[in-house]
Amino acid sequence: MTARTDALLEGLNPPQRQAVQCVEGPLLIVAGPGSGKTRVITHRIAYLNQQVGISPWRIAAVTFTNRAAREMRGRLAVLMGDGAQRLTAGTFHALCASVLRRDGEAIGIPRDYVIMDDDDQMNLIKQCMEQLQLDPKRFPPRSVLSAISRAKSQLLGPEAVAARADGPYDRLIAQVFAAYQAALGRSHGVDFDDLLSRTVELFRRAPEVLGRWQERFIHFMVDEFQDTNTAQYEIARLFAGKHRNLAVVGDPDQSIYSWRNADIRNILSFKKDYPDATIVSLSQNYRSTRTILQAAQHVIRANSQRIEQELFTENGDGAPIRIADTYSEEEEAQQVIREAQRLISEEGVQLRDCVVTYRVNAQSRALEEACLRYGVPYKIVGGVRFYQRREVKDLIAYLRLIENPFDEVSLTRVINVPARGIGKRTVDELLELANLRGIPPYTVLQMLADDPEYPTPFDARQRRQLTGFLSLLNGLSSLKPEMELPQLVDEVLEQSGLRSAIRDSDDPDAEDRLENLREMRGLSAEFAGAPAEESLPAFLERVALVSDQDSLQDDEEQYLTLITLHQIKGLEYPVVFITGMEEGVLPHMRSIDDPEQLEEERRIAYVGMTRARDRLYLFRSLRRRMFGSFGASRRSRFLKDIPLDLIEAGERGQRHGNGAMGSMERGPSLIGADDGALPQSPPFKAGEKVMHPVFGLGIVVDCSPRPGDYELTVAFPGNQGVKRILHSYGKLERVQRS
DNA sequence: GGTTTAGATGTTTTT
DNA sequence: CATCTAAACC
Repeated sequence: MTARTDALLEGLNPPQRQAVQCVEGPLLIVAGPGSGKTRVITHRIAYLNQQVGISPWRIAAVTFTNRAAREMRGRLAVLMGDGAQRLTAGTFHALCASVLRRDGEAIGIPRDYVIMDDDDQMNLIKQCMEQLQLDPKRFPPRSVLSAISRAKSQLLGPEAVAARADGPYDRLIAQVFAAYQAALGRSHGVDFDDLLSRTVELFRRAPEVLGRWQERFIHFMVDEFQDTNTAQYEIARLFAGKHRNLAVVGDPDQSIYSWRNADIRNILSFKKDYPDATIVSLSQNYRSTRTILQAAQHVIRANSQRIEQELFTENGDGAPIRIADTYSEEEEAQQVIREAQRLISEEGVQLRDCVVTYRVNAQSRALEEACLRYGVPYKIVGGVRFYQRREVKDLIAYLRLIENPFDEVSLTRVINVPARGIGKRTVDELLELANLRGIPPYTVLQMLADDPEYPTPFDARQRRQLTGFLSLLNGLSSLKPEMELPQLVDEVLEQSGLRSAIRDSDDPDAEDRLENLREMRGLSAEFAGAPAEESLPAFLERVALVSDQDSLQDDEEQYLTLITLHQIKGLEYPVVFITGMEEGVLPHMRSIDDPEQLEEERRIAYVGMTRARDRLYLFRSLRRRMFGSFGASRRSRFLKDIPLDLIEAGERGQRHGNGAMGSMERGPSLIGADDGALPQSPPFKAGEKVMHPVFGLGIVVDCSPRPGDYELTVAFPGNQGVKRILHSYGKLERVQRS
């Protein structure tokens, strides 16, 4: 064994070594959280390169997000230098996009195809349903879309859906499905599911293409295997069909994407399809304290559909888990921030070591406000994504039209943006005409312009506007070969009037929106150096597939990360705050009465808990602003599964408490807090002035007893109104009468 | 055809 | 409660 190899294997435990050194045949790695799975993958790639002499170019590593791929490349660069750049690393979607770009013509996918996002999908579905005269009230387009999407990820076409139809609803779905696929075809569009299913189709129908790709990748690896769907499983199987070196890594307990048709059974299928597979189980956790790991284990063990995997750690016990009840969402956010600040000032923690994670994006709002109030720098991961913003989508639509004028979705999106006198009626008539003649709307426009006698329902004014739009489009397209992408973007913004329309509008966000457009232009600058003709498709693909625009970089910057529990998968932080540990939030209301979905919610909680290295905080708010209703929420059932001895002493009593609430913070950091002792006599009288850390000065209106506590009704000035606050909450401070 | 307003409506997670 | 939609107005 060479010295380099020794270095590679050093510090790995026996199962990790086995996984790294297993260089032939199928391999299934069942890896618990924090078991060094990423390390095993990167070391395995380096090992294949250094020990077996396989070029990274002949290895594919499929990850779940582009961010994970980038991180993998970074780690590999440390292990093996620049060679790592040649590794094919990315998502299934990105890999398939490049396969289709290269070879898709074999099954009739045009070279200028554009990738449709979920918004585009929804628009097309609605349009199809309108044509089929289906009432969107009776058949919500969302559920129609999700049925179609499910069929696609199971590799079923419209015919297959029709054939298996069980009842009129299924037949209807099949009908919309067929119309939708036809519309996609007309638009030269490919949606996210198509990227996968059409790649399978390509491989099945064009054996010579399949053969080439099978030859190319000697090794094929899939991370987060528990979150693959049927189509992805099939793609992996096809890619690895020749060399049979398929390595998959997954943890059934961390499967949280079944709603995207991920299928945990793929792990079982793998064992069946590859009976000769080496199976390695990584069960030592290097990440978390023993306390955190045990708590997480207790939570996940309550799932019934599960293969028990005993995890262990040699790490120390660490700090107990802290569970905090707060009264409102604002209090919750405030306490998270204050505790983070306390850790920073007293425990030597850095801000970037902390993360706040939650079930739904909407929860980030209160946290964001608290950050602003306390001057804590923060970054929200995901949320309203950059590429989803209106002005950005408009610009992309123009660019897509330049690349592919047949794109109906983009055409209808921007034909009247900015307003240029082409109203809904005109657009409807245009679409109907196109439909009638069986030609794309763009071609109709073209004929309209070429032949003044072309019979249409349009009057002279409409005609003028339509042909005006057409010449704008054609003018921009003609610039494509002679310009670089950033210049082309400028031309689009100028000639279309997008920029001036925003500048001249009285929209208060106008400046933000212009900034977004500038950012897009900046992004396009990465693709400079070649005529737009060549760089535009790459740019559009990037924009469609890479969502983590604001990437989590390992820079020196100090900020607090706010992120959903779904997106935090695969990451780790010394300090983790999970907010919204309530029935209805986690587990989410929509999952609560379905046992299977409930198990997934539990896995989501498990994923969140196991992100923590040293400290784990679980927050719960009694009341939460959720679509109007303010009902008191109950503590998440998942909290009950954490053994008492792992929880900070102060919080234990509340576990099965009688509704009394206490404050998590009892230290000096809490303004006006006493030690939380329950009041024996009314603490305040009506008419007294009090100070609240958030709402400011207020007047007590009422003070009435509650079991073990007092509820205060306090009026605050301005539009803050009257609040009810529990006294044990300790936030109110008496103001001396002057 | 465009703009403003009131009203309804529908609420998870993302490549 | 915030965002989208439809209808009334310009």
